[in-house]
Amino acid sequence: MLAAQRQELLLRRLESEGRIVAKDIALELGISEDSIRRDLRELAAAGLCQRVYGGALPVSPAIADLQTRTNVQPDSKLRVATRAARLIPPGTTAILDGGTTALAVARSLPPDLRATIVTHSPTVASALVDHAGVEIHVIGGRIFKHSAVACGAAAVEAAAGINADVFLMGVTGVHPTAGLTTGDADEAAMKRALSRRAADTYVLASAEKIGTASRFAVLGLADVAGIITDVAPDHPTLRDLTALGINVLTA
Amino acid sequence: MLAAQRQELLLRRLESEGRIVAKDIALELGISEDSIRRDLRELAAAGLCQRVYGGALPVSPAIADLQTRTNVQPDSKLRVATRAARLIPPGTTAILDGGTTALAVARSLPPDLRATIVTHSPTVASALVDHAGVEIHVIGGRIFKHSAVACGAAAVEAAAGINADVFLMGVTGVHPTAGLTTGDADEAAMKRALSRRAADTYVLASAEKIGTASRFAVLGLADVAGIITDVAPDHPTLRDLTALGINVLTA
DNA sequence: AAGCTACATGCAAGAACGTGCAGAAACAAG
DNA sequence: CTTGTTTCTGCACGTTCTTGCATGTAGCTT
Repeated sequence: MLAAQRQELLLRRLESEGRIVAKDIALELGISEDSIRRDLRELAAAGLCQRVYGGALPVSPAIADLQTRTNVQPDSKLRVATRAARLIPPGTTAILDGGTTALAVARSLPPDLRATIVTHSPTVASALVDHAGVEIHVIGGRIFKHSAVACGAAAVEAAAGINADVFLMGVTGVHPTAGLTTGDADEAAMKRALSRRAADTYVLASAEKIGTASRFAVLGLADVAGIITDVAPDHPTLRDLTALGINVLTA
Repeated sequence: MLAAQRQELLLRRLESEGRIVAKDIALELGISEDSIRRDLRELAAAGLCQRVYGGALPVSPAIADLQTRTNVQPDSKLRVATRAARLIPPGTTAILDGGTTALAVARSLPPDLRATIVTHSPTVASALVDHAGVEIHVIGGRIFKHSAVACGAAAVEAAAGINADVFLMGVTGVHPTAGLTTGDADEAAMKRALSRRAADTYVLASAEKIGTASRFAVLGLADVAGIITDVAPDHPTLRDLTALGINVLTA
């Protein structure tokens, strides 16, 4: 078995079972625990898993179910959301992604804002119903349970009719080399489709996303107009990003 | 079981049940109380739970309270919803309308139901995200603020692709001569469009709707398979309806 | 006040860990 | 084909971490 192949297997196993026990996998594959540990260490360094005593878990907050995620670092998300809301001045047509950070953005919008918000997240849409001046447009389709957004062919098709000024995109990982990543292939495709429909795409990257990577690439770092985060500007990953010429907006 | 995973479980349990009894959890997981206590101590140190004698509580007791409060519905709507939920047995493809009664139906569905629910209401869609076995399909379009559902040409077009067993329709008025009515023309058209896509249409008619009429006609009484209500069978309007041969399901 | 339960701490056994090292395998150069 | 280099893998060793138990203390209940 090739090493790369083995790491691939580990990632898939991590996704399907939600955890990896080093001892069990070693036994199952007939190789030493040391190799497994080395692999896990590498994957963790690349931000693709979280190393814990005894094995590994998925990159912490990204895989956990929606409800627990809602409570993860609310402050960080709120700061990012507040900054992001400034990218939607009156009169804007904005596409809002799904996910907890995007939801926080919706809630951060001024109650009297007059704008058009397009979203494929029912949750975001219902959060905006109170905003009398906001025209809401929902992209329909089959709801992908993991992050509660419409994905798939119908949704991509519906998105094709949209033209927006800005797309505020959520991801689960922002990594200097891996770029922007998320946990599902369909979701990644949907984000790309939405990105094409907006003049500018900004990434919502609360603290726990920085320096991590997930399974599926969404876009390269160069493909977005900017990354909104609240980590300190001297964070090593952030330094790498600015060194690459990426526009980083700090909350 | 990995230690990190165990702490995760404790947090989730804390959220869902509102408390943790160290002894019980230890027994349930088959590990010593000491480990549980150690975990709780750590979580408390990280500010993720509140340590109390015998176990732990969520940091803010508001979380558990809020959830129960949100689920409290006026009795009438709840009774209608419970009866309506029985029209969605496992395997059904059902269209769920928007509005508070339809939302109550969504919440009344068994958590383990396996079915396909189509809706043009983001609120209903997000209420169903927790139901792992339910495939959700959202009809997109411009959101009509009054009742927070997708209406208009795009929504009607999207609805055309749907074929369902049953449509649970909300209205604002059920009247023996005026028929089924609602407060907005676009909404009425949307309801008609959805009704055409289902084999049977049932009306959700909580007590305050019976005997009233609104501005725009949706359908005639004869066009629906039945009306679900919780008013007493000897209510005068209900008597008129049954006299007309309308199928009335009493909750 | 008495009895019981939960608690924190210390301790020891075992598990998992990282590191250094050596052999094996893959690869490139001669 | 041979030789040297690099990479990968498994083993050994000392270290660190976790866990259950024992002990003495603190807190709740009656």
